[in-house]
Amino acid sequence: MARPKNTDARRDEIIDGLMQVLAQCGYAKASVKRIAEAAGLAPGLVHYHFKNKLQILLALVERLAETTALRVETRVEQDSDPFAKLEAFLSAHLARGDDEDLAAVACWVAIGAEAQFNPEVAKVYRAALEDRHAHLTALIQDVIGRRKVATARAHATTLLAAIEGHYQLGTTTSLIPAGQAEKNIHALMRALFTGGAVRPSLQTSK
Amino acid sequence: MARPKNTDARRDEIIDGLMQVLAQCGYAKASVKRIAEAAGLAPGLVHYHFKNKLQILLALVERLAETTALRVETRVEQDSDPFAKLEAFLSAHLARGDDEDLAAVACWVAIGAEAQFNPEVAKVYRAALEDRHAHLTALIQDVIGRRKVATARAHATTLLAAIEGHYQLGTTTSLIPAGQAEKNIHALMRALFTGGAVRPSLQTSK
Amino acid sequence: MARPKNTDARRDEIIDGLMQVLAQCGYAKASVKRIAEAAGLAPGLVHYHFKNKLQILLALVERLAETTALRVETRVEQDSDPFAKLEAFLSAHLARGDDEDLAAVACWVAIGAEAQFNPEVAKVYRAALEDRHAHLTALIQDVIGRRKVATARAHATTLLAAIEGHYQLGTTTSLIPAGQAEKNIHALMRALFTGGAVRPSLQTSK
Amino acid sequence: MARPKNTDARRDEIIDGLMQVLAQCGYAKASVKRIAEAAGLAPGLVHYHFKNKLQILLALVERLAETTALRVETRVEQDSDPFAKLEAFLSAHLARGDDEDLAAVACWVAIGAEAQFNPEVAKVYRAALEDRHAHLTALIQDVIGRRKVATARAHATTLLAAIEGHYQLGTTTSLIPAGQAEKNIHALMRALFTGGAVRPSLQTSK
DNA sequence: GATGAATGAGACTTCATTCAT
DNA sequence: AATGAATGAAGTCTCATTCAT
Repeated sequence: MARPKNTDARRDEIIDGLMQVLAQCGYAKASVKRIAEAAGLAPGLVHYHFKNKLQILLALVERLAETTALRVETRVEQDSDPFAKLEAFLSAHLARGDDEDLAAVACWVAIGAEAQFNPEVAKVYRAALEDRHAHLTALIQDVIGRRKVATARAHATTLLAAIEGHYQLGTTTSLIPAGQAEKNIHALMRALFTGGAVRPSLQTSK
Repeated sequence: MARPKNTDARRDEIIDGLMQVLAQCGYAKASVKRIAEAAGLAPGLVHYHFKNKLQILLALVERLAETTALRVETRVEQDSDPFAKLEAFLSAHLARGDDEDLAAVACWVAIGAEAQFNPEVAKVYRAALEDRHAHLTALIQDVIGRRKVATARAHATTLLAAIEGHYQLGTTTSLIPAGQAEKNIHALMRALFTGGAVRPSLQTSK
Repeated sequence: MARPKNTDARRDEIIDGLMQVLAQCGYAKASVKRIAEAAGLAPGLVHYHFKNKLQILLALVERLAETTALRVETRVEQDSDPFAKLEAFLSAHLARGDDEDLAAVACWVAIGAEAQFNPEVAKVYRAALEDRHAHLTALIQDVIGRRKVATARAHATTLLAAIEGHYQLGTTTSLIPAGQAEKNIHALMRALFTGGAVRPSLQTSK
Repeated sequence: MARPKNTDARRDEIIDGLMQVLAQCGYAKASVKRIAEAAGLAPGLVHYHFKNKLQILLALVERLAETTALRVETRVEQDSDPFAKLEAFLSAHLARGDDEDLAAVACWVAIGAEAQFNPEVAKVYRAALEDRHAHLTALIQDVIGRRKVATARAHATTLLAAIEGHYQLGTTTSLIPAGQAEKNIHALMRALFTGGAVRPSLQTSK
């Protein structure tokens, strides 16, 4: 009798649409019209499922955060050695498989940019990063000792910053050829936690 | 009788205006009217001195790049020890003195965001980063040896990424209290180049 | 097997919904969605029972007119003295009992506003007022004499205008504290029909 | 050299435009496009001179209030007798000369409607009415005695309400033929202040 | 050089109405 | 009868850019 609800599916489609457009054009150019087009929907429908454009972005942030957290969790669980867990955490953030991963990174950078000036985006972006930071801190503590909270947090910050920095440079410059980000971060990690002088894998491209 | 030309001064004022607005609102909200207001000029005048809005941004990128390069150069020259020079380079990028420095960082992050999707901005942004990268690579080579080109470049990339990442996290999260960025980067540097296990200065804030 | 018809009940619910929304937001903001919400129904159902939004408003006007007419009739009948009947008529329009009365007045004012520019609303609004005017004229004639038709109509107009004016000022200004409207109109009536100088009940609030 | 300002003139034109459209279509249908058309301007220009549509309405309210206050003042001053002053006040509100007067009344009614649900409009509308009320109260006190503050205020309210009611009925019904409003209100006034039974001028129309 | 008005495109959003289920 | 999704038009507002003065 009654028409079955399809809101969740539509919302997902719209978020997908934003993800595509965001990765390609950035938030400023991500007009509702374009998002609807990318999702294959009528423009008016977008506002039936989302109160406004911002809500789509917030939903996307949460989706990305969850997806990443899930991926990280899956990989980290597969190792039992604390150091290996740490490596798994970092790899989960940097190993880029397919185009969707690339789009996700581009989106994440764009979201970080939007967070700089939009308080609501900032809120969820910060929350996601702080979760990540807390997780990373815990993993580091497992390596360097539970007592070293402050050190662990400082290292976590450094690593997160390095990751975000590689995202940024990776999407906008040619300083980071494919695969180099992961190598750099792992080298950085080894330097921080094994105390040995580091010799990162060679970087050949410009 | 011709009035004295003041084009350069006006251009500078306009660039200043953009810098203020950009640091506060981001590029999307940096309307010409707002820029003119911040510069204390009439809106129409902006397009007399710049072909379009984008040109102001490009000019700002160059100014920021030059200012930074100059500051770096000044500080690096004051040391003669290669390691100290390296430290000076990094400090020059992270030590935040006054509000203007903070605004400059906010602008730089905003510019990086814009570079993600605007090819012309990307071009100058990349050029600035590649200059910086080349400079940093050279300084690293002075520390680890001229032959180790690839290693030096990889380390340079890692450090630059960590710097940009600290900018990003610093402007959008509370993960990096004042002064922590510099400490983290120096600790990172020492880990990379002295081979000792690193104990960064304690980070107390959330 | 046919389901039992409940069209009339549904229509009433929808009219109730409009009444609530109209009293609170006015007709311009009374979207079908909001009306349906207030009525606890699905938006699509509204157009099943009403051809369009306007028809709901027209139905509401008639309901309010009928309700008022009924209330007036009931009260007027309870008195036998012509002057008392007149008083009853006026009281029936001004004595505000509960919240529903207040909402009804707010609606009536909003309807008057809509009638100014919407011919169909104007038609039913006018019809309601002319009925009221005719009734009032008759009651006045019972007081001042059957022959004085023109005088009676002029007084009726004056009284109706004063009533509508008190509605208007009451809903939008603080010039009319609770209870004052009735006192004013009764004083006005006495002045018109008893020829004595009038001393209305004191008005204390601003 | 510099372009001369014409903001005041343009603002007036836009307010004129709104006045025309408001009198004809009401506020809900008074789109910016229509207002601009009525004013003979490009739509975009409206927002150059007014922050938003509401500000035009607020400006119109103030203009109408000022115009009326001025007209009233002018007429009231011409008489020295307190009773005559009172008559002048009322006539100034009801005597409708030309089309512009009619438009002004239609606008005023529309504004009253808008004031019912828009707090900002309500504010200026109330202020205008309270000024009018204060003025009228003072004039009444000159007739019935300075001491009778409360009585004077109650009468003032009654008269203002009757005036607004005549506006309302006049714009939406055919109960008030031309000239009748003034007659009714004057009859009402005489009834209130001279104590004599009132025989208003005959009302012939339906 | 400088001012401020003017233009028109395009953004976000709301909404009455229709329709598939 | 009833539900809720879908559509497309229309509205308000912002803005880069142009232009008369």
